[in-house]
Amino acid sequence: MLLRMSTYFLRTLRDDPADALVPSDKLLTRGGYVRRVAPGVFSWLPLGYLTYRKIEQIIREEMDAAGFQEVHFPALLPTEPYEATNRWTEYGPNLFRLKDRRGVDYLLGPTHEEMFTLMVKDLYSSYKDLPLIIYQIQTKYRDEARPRAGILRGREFVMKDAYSFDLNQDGLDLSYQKHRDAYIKTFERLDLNFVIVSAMSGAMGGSKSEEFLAPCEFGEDTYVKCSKCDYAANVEAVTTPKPKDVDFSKVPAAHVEDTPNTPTIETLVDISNSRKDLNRDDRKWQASDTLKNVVVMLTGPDGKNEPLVVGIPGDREVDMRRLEAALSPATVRVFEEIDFPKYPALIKGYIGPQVLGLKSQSKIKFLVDPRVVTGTRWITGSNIAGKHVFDLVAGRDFSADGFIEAVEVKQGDVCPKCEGNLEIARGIEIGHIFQLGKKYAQALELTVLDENGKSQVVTMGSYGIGVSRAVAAIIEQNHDDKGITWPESVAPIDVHLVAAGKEDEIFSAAQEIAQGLEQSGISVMFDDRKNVSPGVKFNDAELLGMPWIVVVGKKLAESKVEVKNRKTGERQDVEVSKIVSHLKSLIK
RNA sequence: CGGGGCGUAGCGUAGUGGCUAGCGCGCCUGCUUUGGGAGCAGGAGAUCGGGAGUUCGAAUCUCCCCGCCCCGACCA
Repeated sequence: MLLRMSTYFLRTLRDDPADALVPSDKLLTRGGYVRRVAPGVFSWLPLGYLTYRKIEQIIREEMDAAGFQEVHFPALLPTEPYEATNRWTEYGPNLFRLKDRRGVDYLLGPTHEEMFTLMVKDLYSSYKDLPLIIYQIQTKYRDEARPRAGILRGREFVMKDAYSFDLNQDGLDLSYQKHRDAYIKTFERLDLNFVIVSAMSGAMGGSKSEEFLAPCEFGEDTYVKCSKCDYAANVEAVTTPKPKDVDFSKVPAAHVEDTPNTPTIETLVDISNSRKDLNRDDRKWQASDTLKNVVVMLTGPDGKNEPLVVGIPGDREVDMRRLEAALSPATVRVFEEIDFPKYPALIKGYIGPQVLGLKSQSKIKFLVDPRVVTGTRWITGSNIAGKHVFDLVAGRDFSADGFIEAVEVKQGDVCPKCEGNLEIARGIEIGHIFQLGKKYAQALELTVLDENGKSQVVTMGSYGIGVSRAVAAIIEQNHDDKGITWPESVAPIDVHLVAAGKEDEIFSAAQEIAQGLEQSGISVMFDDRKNVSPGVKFNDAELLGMPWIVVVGKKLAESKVEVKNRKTGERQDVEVSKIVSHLKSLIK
């Protein structure tokens, strides 16, 4: 392929667009790869589309190599399948909905579990047909509340989604593993740094789920990594190791005390340590000795509201994402002022565990952080305004309805697998693999006859790669202050050839080199613009980011051209007669 | 949906009540220039996001609407 910049439909921008924040968005726009047309909706320009297709093709090749079969579903879908799985309702405002001329509802597919399931149901009915893995590369639509970061999070985006169909869990495990292996190969070929983290299966249901995250400060997912072992997990899926029960035989009986002017945990701890009668004999009170009882309102899938109190150590905050993930499919909202009168047991600011729990009179569900084990000793609300209770012991003075992971994960927290400490980092979700189980097959009655002639519900997995997102993720990991630095494996073009100078000899020599490269299968972006100064051409070459920049200029007098590695900046002069074979050896 | 910021030419911006809305990049014409975003001269391009109001006078003040960006909520 030989592209000529003099006629290529491309315009680079000197300045960063004012609205762009993340490097990939800035560089894709400045480099003339994409244009934003609406919030979270983008057009690909020729160079951008070339890049996009290159990446899509790598993904496709790896899927095909793994033995998966490509299909293609429409993006415009009828509602019935989504009503059958209740997602027409569950998806809420995130679903793009539209009506046809007769007023019949349609939707733009946010994901295609239903369609794949129905397709298999249509064609297959025997266990002998399984296992089956099919995939597509399709545009998805999600009406995100807040699209951001350019094509990293769009409302229209391209996803490779695959689905596996097996007779039983063993088969599913195998299909899952096949995807895991294929994804590792794919992301390695895309030259992406990535980590595989445990994830919550969330609303998708099912048992096992892992995410492939590309570490990046602008990533939306927060994950932890153990400093000692191989444990890695999305923060939503981090489990807190439960400490051993504590001996409480020497803890005095619980006592209620006046604690005026203690609006914060800090002031409460201060008073507890400054008043001699409240001191503990072994050490000072700390924020982590207070039990903070946070109320939230849950809305179940059936639409019913129900309060929930979560008891957590006072030195921690509730992480709403983790809480919601733990409670899924129920949704969580903050407990508001107007909710309190309906639950007189809850005294704002002084909620204590004594009145909580499904077995208590209030019947308000009470879950605690795993650190609140039997024998732990707390300062907490007394359910009377202005008073707190001291030396309240878990298992002696109160008991919860269970444990919940609701607290924010902190740098240095203990690893659940070993004794190491957790490190926190951010990443871009570039892939996600799920064991769905039977949720969709059951809802849509996808069954096959087993060898005994008995009807069995098929078990499924679903597996996604963000194709358009991968383009941006690669740039996030491969750029410098001058522009993109494409890895060779994904670069849209191999060589950026600059004719630097005005002399005809330079242009004709460059022209010859361009054709020579093209003939040996090396793709070229040839900057053949006349009346454009060399500085502009060099800057454009660096902005666009092709792995090799070849400059035909003043060294042509010595029959030499300059070859520059975009990423490392290394330069080398090469004889004109050898340039094609030289690049051939570099690029192979 | 809550909080914050912003909307002036293709892009980046100046302009806080007063004359014809200014500048840089880009674009067009001509001449010069060609190894790190060239110079000179001439030119095109803006209903100042929209509407209503206040005022002798509004890009500028007020109200409503629309849109964008950021944080949070939300996110198979």
